[in-house]
Amino acid sequence: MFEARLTAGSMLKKITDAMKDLVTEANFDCSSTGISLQAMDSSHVSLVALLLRADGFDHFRCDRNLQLGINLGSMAKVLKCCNNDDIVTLKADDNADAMTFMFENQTQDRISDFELKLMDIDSEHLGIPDTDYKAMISMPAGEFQRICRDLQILGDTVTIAVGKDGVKFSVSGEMGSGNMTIRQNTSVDTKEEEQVTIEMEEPVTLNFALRYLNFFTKATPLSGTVCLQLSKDVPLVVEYAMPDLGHVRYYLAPKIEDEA
Amino acid sequence: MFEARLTAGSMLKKITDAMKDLVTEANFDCSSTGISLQAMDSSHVSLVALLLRADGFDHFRCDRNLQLGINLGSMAKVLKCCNNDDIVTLKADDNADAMTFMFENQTQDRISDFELKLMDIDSEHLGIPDTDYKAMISMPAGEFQRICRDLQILGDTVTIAVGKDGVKFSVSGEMGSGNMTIRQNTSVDTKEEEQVTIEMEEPVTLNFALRYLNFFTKATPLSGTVCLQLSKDVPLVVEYAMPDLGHVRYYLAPKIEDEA
DNA sequence: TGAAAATCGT
DNA sequence: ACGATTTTCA
Repeated sequence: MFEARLTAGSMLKKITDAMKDLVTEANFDCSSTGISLQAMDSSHVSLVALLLRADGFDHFRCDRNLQLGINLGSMAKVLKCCNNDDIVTLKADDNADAMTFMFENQTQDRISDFELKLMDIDSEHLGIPDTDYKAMISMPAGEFQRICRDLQILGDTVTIAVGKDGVKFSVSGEMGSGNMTIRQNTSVDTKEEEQVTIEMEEPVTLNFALRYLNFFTKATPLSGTVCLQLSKDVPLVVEYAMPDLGHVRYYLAPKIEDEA
Repeated sequence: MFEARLTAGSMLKKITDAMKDLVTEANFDCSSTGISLQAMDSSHVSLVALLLRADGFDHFRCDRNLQLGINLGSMAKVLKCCNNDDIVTLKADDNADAMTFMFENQTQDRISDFELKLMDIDSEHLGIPDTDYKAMISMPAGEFQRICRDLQILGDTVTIAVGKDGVKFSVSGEMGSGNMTIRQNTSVDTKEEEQVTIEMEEPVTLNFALRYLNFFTKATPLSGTVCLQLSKDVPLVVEYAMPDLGHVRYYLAPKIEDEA
């Protein structure tokens, strides 16, 4: 059987909200080492990968590997019934046809449990090649969200250019054009949550569809910091790390067109 | 060339928001003394006049007079990308086909710039006659906004009656009728932002379309105080002063009908 | 007074 | 699903 207990129940809500707009249903792959999920969005353009490590849970048991196919929209709805400070326990019997969500409040004088029917979902477990990215940017997740939202005003495609003087996000459209540049700022008086770090082996300039980036930034509540990794001609990686628990990663291939 | 730097970038947002619902596009007339704008609303009923004095900016340079035609909706969208504590710089080359908006945060590790295409707009620079108004009312801007919003529930036309015992805003419609009266209150214990001042040469009673007054009150965030000036048979003036910077003024002709 | 949350409307 | 608005809380 599978049983996983997470004191920070609100994390599970945020994780589900971070994926449900991109992917309607997906397999939660449970093993003794934890839970992982990989799925392409419905238009097969981007990919989301979730990892929750067993030791990140307050209790974790998984006797044999299980593939739990879940409708993420339904899961998000069920998790709406979970208070933010509730303790969540996920359960599934081997060969079960449902996953159980149990919510307990801190004092454990209120317990709810919900069952979601499992579904058979074609798993398209794509091997994601380990890439040596030429540029890695770490920045406040909220700032990245704001950039992607704001630039969408002017156009559909953003050009991300990493150079030695910073990262430039550019867009152009009928109304006009826009550029937002951020620089590394790791001076002593920079608050940790405002830090920008840029590691660059060589300059990289790529185009991406803002529509998908704006799906990715639904994960902003998961983490104060987002990490972008880029290399020429390979998908961008957008990672939201959850300290001591795992991460949500998104992959998006660059647009080929040089001009928008 | 033209270049104007304003530390209080949020003011520019508020100014644009104060006009964009009334006027879709307008010419910013830039000269060495500052920026001015005059435009009638799309139905040619009311008029808005903006004045920003050169010395209200932190830096102002305008080598030759420029008329920059801008779509105010686009401008408002671009200014959404400006954080409230950002520093804004406006720029245009002589004969430019675009105006540049540059936003810097306080620490200047984040810089954005946006270009908006300029447009040719018929300028209908109306001479506004200097009128000796018979009544002038200064009151909290928020209170005026509330009056105009609330009275609209009951009808379309407000009667503003300035008499020696105060100002009465009246409306009547199918549902019923309403009156709101404010009196001068300049006693010692009145906070400045709640002060009401009424200067009256002779009593004035005029009718106005609430629809337009409610457009005007979009300027409420610009100033704590609004100033109304009225005389028989001439347009009402609604002025929001921005200390040390300039003002936004609205003009609205009275309705002729005596009864709504 | 401002910011956050919830709700509404497109 | 998103933005805008409104309402509420701090």
